[in-house]
Amino acid sequence: MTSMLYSRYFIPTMKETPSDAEVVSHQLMLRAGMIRKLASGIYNYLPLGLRSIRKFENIVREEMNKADAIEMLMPSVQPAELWQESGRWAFYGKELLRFKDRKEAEFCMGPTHEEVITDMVRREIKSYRQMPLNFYQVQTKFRDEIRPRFGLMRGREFIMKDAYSFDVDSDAADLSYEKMFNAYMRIFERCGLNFRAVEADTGSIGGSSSHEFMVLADSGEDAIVSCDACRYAANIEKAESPLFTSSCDATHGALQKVSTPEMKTIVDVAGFLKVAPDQTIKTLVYASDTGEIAMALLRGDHELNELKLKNYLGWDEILMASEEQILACTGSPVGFLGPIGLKQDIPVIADRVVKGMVNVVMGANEKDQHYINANRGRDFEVSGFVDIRTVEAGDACPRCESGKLEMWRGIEVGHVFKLGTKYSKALNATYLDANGKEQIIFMGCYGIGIGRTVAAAIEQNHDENGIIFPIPIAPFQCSVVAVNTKDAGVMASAEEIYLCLEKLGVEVLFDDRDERPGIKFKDNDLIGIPLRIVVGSKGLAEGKVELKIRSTGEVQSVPLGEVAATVKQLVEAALRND
RNA sequence: CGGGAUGUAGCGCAGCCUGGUAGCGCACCUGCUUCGGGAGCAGGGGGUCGCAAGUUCAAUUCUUGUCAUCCCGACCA
Repeated sequence: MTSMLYSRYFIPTMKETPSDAEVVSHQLMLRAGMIRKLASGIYNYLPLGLRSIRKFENIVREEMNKADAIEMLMPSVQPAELWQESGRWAFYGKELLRFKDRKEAEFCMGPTHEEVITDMVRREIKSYRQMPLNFYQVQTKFRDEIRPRFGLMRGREFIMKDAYSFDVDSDAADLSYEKMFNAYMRIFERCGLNFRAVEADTGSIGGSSSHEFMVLADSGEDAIVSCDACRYAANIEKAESPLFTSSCDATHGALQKVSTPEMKTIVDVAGFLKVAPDQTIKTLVYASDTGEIAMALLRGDHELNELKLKNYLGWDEILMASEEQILACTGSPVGFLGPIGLKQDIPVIADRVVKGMVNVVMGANEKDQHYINANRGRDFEVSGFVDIRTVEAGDACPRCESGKLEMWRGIEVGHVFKLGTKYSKALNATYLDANGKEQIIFMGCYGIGIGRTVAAAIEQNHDENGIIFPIPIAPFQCSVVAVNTKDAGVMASAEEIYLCLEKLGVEVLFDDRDERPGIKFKDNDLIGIPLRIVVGSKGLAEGKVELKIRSTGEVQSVPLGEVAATVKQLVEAALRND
């Protein structure tokens, strides 16, 4: 079933864009008849969409198998007990869809499978001799996302490849991690995607370190930076800020309070006092969900990275403090905050850059008042210097001497984590080492969003006429368009080419529909078939057909008898991209 | 969950302000013509106007409620 007659297939294309689809990949997947929405974040995969998804899955399977991962399949319905044991039943929140069976026993739809796989492994793995092990599956996940959006990009039900590695110790686990990392690199390279592997925050999955695989696209939900000189790349949530060296030889001026009526922003204050914004300190107050308060200090022209601050403080949630909270700890309205003369003893976290600043301008904790010539040590103290700044394009690379950071938007299509013993400890997954001593297993977990990757590929490869599929994940590699189905010669030649391609193992869609040529061309462009052979009576008179390459628009006239071989070569060249 | 918006035929939309029982384009069906970039003419089918109350002689239109969907934020493959 690699090839297909268009007239007998099912590709419900749409001429107009549905109004509720915002991003290009969503619009095009709907228009190309790949998906249809059943409910918010829940989609039918129509035949064409499923073909692309299966193609990508198979690439993933091949690379997983090559990396010694073993395929299995776990259920999507999971018992509450396991989640209670790992502690996530309480922590996962509303994203975990829970329900009861007829006996009132509690279950959930699996959003991920650490619990289930670890449970299996702890029952079956007893000896160091059985490791390393890596299990993977391609399976439907359910996460009751707060806001599903963008079609397959952020669905509630979605197909994911997840893999879990089990090793005897941290070093062995690092090797497993590296193997998966390299497999992921190959997977996305094989698909012809423009992507970056970036250092990332581990988020709710936990563990010690992780990398995200980001397909570069303007519509991406994540911001990432990469060095133009070395290999450093990171999610902006995680990206380290380079250390700024400041000259500290300036003599300390006298601290002075000055009136700054209605000057609430750094720009206002700096302009009013005629100083550069980098001579000011920005003061922000944050609160945790449990009511803890902390103050953050940054150079005036810098932006805070909330995640860095949150991780440093160890809070579960971080929120801008309310006006009441701010008034209580500083005695001042927003706009004039500073670390001098606080009403409450709260931690004051300063960005590392603040350390070298002297004679700065900062809020005086009094309406319409700022200080000038404020100096740390003499006028105020901080509880710690921490990197809490959001990096910017053009920043120096934190890893190499010469590089500058470039900024991109990315779609997260894969994520690899070193989990350590987080789950194995909670679920008591242990083995006996060579000395007969019980040890805790080290784990890693590795995910790829299957549907999301297909969507990301479309996001990155399209034009005004529709999708331009990379050959490895195209639903069909080639199409044969018979210009006029009433012309027996045209139909006979087209069919001959179709059968020949099929015999050569090319996945071909034969557009044999009794439609006007314009409709066929538009449909073929829309659904993104990479190669198109057009059989028309004019060309046929000279024994030639037209071969068009979707991505470049290049058109060549090829002798009837040679076109199948030519296509076969093009397809093979594209698939050999490993 | 907070903020914003929208629900009228498969898709895209108009009508609603100023109540009188629904219309346009595309798609679909029939016929003829057409046939290398979403054809033309003629005829035709299809709608509980998201749902429920209320006001009214009368509600797609006004009021209230409710549900659904989409967009902006926190979460994530």
